[in-house]
Amino acid sequence: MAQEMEKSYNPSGFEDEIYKFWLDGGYFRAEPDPDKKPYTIVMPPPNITGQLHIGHALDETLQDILIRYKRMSGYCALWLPGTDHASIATEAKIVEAMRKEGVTKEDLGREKFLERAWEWKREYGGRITKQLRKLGVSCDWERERFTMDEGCSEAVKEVFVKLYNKGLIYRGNRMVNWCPHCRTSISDAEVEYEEQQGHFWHLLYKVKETGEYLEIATTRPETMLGDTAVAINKDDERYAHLHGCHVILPLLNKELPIVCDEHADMEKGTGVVKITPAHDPNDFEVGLRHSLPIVRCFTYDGHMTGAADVAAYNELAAKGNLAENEPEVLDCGKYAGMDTMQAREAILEDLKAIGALKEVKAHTHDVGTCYRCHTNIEPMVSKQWFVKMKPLAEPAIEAVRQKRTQFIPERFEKVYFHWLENIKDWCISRQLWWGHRIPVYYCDDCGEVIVGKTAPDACPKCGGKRLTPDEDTLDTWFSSALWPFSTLGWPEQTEDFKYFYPTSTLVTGYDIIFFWVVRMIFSALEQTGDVPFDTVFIHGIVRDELGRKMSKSLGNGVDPLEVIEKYGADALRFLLVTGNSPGNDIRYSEKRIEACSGFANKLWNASRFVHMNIDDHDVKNELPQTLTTEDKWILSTLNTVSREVNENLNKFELGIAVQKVYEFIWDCYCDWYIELVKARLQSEGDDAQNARQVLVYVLDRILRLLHPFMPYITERIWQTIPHEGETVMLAEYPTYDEALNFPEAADEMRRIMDAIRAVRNRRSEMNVPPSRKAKIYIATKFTKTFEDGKSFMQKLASASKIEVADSFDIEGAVTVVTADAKLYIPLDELVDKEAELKRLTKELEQVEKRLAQSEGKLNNQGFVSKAPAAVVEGVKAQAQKEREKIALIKAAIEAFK
RNA sequence: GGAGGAUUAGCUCAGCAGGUUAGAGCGCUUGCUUGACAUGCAAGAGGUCACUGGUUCGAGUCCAGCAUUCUCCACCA
Repeated sequence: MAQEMEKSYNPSGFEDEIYKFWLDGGYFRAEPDPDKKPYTIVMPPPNITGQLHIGHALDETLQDILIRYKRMSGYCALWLPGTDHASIATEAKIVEAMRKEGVTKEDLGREKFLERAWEWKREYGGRITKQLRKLGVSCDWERERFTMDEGCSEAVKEVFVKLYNKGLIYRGNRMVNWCPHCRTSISDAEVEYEEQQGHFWHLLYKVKETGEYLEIATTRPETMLGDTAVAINKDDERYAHLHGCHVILPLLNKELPIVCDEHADMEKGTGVVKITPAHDPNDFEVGLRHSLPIVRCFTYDGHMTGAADVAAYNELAAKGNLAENEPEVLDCGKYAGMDTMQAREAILEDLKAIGALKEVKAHTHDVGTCYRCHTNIEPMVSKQWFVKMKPLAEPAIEAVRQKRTQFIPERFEKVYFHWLENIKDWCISRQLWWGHRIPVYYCDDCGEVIVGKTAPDACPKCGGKRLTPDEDTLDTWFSSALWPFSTLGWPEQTEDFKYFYPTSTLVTGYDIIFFWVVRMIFSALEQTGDVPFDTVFIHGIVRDELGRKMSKSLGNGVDPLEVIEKYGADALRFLLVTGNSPGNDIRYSEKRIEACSGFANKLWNASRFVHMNIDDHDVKNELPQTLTTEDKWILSTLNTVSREVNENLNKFELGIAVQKVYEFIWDCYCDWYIELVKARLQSEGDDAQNARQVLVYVLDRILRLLHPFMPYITERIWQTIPHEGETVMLAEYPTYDEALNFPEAADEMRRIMDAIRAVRNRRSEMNVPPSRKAKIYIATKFTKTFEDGKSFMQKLASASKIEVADSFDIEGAVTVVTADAKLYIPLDELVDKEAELKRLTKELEQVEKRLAQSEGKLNNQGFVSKAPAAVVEGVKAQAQKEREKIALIKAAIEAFK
């Protein structure tokens, strides 16, 4: 790797090279090491169809910071990467691509389709992981997994069979969310609600027994063909006389019972509800309670059923294959074959013609849509596989209550509990081809259901050889739910599994708590008897400059690869972690990324300065025997920062940690320390050499502290300075060291820095250019400190000459007062006596005001007796300083008069 | 209907085991070709920490309420 540093910071010129250096060195590799503690993160697997977007960048950056930090802190740190087959999303993409070629799934057949899908996976599956590398992610690529690889598939089958044998997986006709576009069922979590403009259509159903008309409001009139009852509330006096009566369903002229059910809300609408058990979740429940027929009038691709559908049903019935709750199928006659929207229009027209449509009212409501294609969900009764959730949810709730897994920030626990406490059974079968096939076979002869990891040779019940495998695949989240342990070799008790499991931290966005986090926790508890991770670290989403979600339709997405190209991965990473607190969203802005890049540039140039001073000398990366005050100050400050950064990182306060590193580098190291030692560096002998060593030593620690956040630039610079070891990645992360704590020296330095700042301030107010040097007289009780600091005052406070004494008797000079000294700057021709007096008086007032505050506290009996001693002492010392300063200012005012 | 977040400088956001004078970046003003960096240096202006109460010796920080706003969940015949 290059040992020189180019004049300007150009990240695109070295980031790829450094990534290759890390890979070649095998530094990302984690092997179980009994002498170390494990720290494990499993990467949330991105979809194989996906392209890297800014959300991934945030997620991966946070993980990489944690894993690099832990690795440098002596842990055996494993970050396990992988990708997700994303059944529904991938299948949709492939079908779409095929559609452009004029080919359908059915044309191709299952086997050929899957071949094509695997091809797709080979082509695109690597794309996203290549893109991830650009970010500098230090995951163990040798352990890369895929949710449909052999091991993960084995785990899926294992879990399915175990849950089935335990009675926690069952098959049945239930109400599910059906996506007519994807032509598959989806789980409750996959339904997204969108506000849509709709109508209430008020229909009139005639009561057979009394001849009166019941007014019934509906938002989906096309479902009326599937009505099998009308419900009223038993306490509703308006309809008490109708108990046991019937209505005549318009258009079909079918007689339907009037039932009493709590679902009918007297407060809502007319209090009468039409019941369509096949196409509404609530109505389905009502149907079950009253043993109503279930009549299906929609096909699974969103059209009205017809004669052919009825024939198919009859065929099934003839075979005796009708299951519990199997919906009857209606021949919708003139409406058959229409899509539901066409049918709605036609039915409304016909209802209107017979006077059964009373009125129409506009109505906005939230409608469930498919989270993938945003087609309106059609609730349908359908035969699917389900996971019984109650028995799995309870231990998952308990584990988090006991803090066996902790949420950061904690508030997301509530979301978690609320979801699990109200959970319904999980529909896991999908009418898709790309995915884990459900490990179930049906005997063609006796109908026996055979569940097993491998295909049986014959039916264990009747010995029949004709067996049909289940056509369906599993919800993609079924396999990702096992990710923390399936990737470590489970169900085998591998070395990896024993060492790295349970994992340590799961990093993810709040948007997939339901999809993923919840399911991992209950699956892990059930399968491994342990929680899958100690901590769930939740982050927000990245929004655009205006605070909007980034989306394709808005075209406001930021391509992380373009940002990396332009500013470097380090700048992007820095942007994503700075000023970010757990669980909160962040905004991307061009201005901010420029500032981040500017910081990298600053570090680059400071390092170049160090090089200018060490390259012709033999400089060791260790502290010299003799340390000056400024050395002790920077070391002491570094020491404090190191301690705090560790504390913050351990509390997942990454934004605060990086802010402290930033401030130390820019404000302490660059703006002060480098300036302070410039003079020494110009001198000859030990003094200069010592300065070089401290300069290098501190830079080395800076690079280590910053490395998890900005891995590339820190490695690039670290390689050019004297160091031990192969890579900064494996250098020890700085921690607090009592031997480097120099409180007295730090105080001395602060006194001088205060004085320098005060002089600069005064000069600036008076518009004196730095080139105009002036003599400074320093009256102080810290004479030694200021004697020692003379050279700093000269250089940084534009002093031509300095004199230090207990006091001076000077008239007509500009006066500057700090807590520790009074400084006179004789700038005779610039001194405006009036202005000086005014300024001093103003300052006096300010300090007196503050003293009054301090004294107020000290005179407050409650404060003195109840506040901690240290706080009281602090205020006392403060008050004393203020008194001294007041005395100094008063003296200065006197001198002017 | 339920839950949660946000509300701090012109803008974007940090801060909060409650404790000297509330911070940063950007923007703004003034002065600097300071031997690493003009992607810079120095100095400065700018804030009753949404509002009302409460707890406390002491409250951006804790509690209650209220307003505005965003998000999630549920429901909607």
